[in-house]
Amino acid sequence: MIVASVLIPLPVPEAFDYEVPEGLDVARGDQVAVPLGPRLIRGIVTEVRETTGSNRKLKRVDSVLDDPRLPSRTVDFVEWAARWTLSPPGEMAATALKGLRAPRPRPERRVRRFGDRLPARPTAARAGVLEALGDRALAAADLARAAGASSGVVKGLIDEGVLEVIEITAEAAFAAPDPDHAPATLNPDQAAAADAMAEATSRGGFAAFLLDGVTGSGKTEAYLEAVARTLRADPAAQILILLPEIALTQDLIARITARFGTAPAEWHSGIAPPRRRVVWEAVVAGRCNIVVGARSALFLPYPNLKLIVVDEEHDGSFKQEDGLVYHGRDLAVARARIEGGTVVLASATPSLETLWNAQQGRYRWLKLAARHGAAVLPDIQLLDLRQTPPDPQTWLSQPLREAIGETLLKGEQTLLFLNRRGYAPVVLCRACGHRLTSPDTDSWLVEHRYTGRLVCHLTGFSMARPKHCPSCGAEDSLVSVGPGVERVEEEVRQLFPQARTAVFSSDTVPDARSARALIQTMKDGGIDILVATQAAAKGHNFPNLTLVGVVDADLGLRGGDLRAAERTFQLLTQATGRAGRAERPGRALLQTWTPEHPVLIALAAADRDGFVEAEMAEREAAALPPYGRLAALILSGEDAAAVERLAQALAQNIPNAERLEVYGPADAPLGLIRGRRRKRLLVRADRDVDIQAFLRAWLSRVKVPGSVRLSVDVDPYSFL
DNA sequence: GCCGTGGGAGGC
DNA sequence: CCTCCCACGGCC
Repeated sequence: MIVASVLIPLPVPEAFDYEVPEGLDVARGDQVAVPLGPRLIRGIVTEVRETTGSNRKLKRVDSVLDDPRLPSRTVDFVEWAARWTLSPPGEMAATALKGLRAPRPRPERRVRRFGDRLPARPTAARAGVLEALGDRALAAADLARAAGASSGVVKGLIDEGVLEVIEITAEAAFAAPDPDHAPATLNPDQAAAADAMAEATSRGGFAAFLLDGVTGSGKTEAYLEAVARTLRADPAAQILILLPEIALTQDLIARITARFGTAPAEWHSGIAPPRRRVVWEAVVAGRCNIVVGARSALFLPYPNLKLIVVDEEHDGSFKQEDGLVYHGRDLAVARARIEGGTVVLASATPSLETLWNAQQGRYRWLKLAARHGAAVLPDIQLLDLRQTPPDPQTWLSQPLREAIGETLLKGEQTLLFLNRRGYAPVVLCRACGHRLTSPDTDSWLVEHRYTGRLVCHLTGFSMARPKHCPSCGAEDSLVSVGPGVERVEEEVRQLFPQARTAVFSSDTVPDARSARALIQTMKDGGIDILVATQAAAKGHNFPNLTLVGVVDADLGLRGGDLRAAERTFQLLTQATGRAGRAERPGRALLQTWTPEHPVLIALAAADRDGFVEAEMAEREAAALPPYGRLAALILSGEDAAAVERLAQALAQNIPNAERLEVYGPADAPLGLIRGRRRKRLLVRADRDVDIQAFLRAWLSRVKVPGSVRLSVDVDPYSFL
């Protein structure tokens, strides 16, 4: 009997076995319809084997679906990713099929000349239409517009058989990129880096690189050159470029289009489903060479993936927290290993994990030291707020205000950086001291003046600002405490009423299109002072920006989570790196109450090595990543007693393990979200401990009731 | 994800 | 004593 193992898009821990009926041709990667209970369901075949029988009565595979077979290595990757993250493999497999669900887009209709037929009644309008068309094929509406005629004229020509309607299928839309279209001139560092990367892709086999260079050192040109050489050596090669945020994709797509003469495929949550289907089918058929996307693009079924670039690899957005929990950068390295391909991690401020791998020699370390063009790193100064505190209820100190004024006078731009959305992070009652919180959630309500509402950033709950304190009933007693970007902008407008100001945060810039528009306005000089959250800290080049003010450089250093110092260093380096990228030198002013903090001292000295050395020593002393590994179990549920029981059961059933400790259970830092009680257990292990095997053994010892959700986070980033 | 089952509570 | 509802676990 022939048996097929089939992954099913359900939270079950393993593939299900089915008998393959006589005469049905089934192979690994095939998409099949299989019976599950009373219905038929789509599955992916992982294995086909000959057996003498089974101790279980197997159902039979219904049919092989008329959808493309997944490449075997894509199935390898899905299975590996499921084991690594302790996720149900069928759910991982389902992410590799996203894009197949949608209907195919309707083919685009265009008109063109039908042979050399001429109109029976040649009017001026008709002649104009034929003239405008030439021998091209255009959409009827575009043609009418181009000819300045009404669409009726075009229709008349179609009816008469002078023009014919043809259908352009979307499959034709992926033109082959031309590696020689518009090569960039590289400096010696870039050329050496491109050589090393291209040599690895053409030799084949797994290779990993850290492409390490300050903002503006030309990382993108270097890796695009490696892409070009990879394509020259193998025109069928596929290349994936991962970005942390979809707001960054347009810029890169424009550069790739300019470099290779054709646009790459784009893949992220903002792409309409019919388009996704087109991209998915082009990728699996090998008709699409370059994909630019967010982390989910890792799960596309590439048959010939030669190179993966993870740009801004340090960025926390690569970690997916909801649904399947995985880190896009780590999975990119794994995918490259499985594909026998090359992975390039690019950053101006690499993560400590990646730096450690480079120091150990696991990744080859490509350094781009020389800065492209005349730009220089900004001059960074700490402003000690103990010496020059801002006035009460204001947030900009005298030296920062003066610097903004000077920058305005010179006709140059300022970026004020504060990683806090809204107007004020806390609202409290002057009469009774009550702080307004979100219902059933341990989170302060944030005041937003633009919308006039109090908003919970965790659950999305919002309410109008009440007139009476909800706790003591006092009238008009609520005060806004602390600054958000809206409040800083208000202060800036009072100080510089003539300046053009704008706020860049996820509230004012809700989607990629408005982000592009605001960034373009900034680039064009239409904004003098931009007040921004971290949304603007990444990857944009503002040529006339010469001053970056960090309103609260201490913000990320509080709260004691593992990566707080690292994140602050990265964020501030990225933010200050915005200043002075073109000919004009920039400067950065950081307001702080703790100018003696090692992170800020290293930052002011632009001393990345000093920071890394200090932080690595701390991590090593505590045996924390990258010197050890972490995993978190988060239990949550509305039934607090059930959550507590499961937490106790877990605590009492910890398997014996060497060089591994379990901490907790403790209330998670946000112990209550939307009425769900949350508990956390944290596992720390030495690097060589198989933490996944430990977790599997542990979880098999307890029964998780349906009322409690248990989520496993291997290598956690957020400690909320 | 969906469906069947089984236990508990409440109705007659 | 019966029925309805919801929670849980199996589905190959």
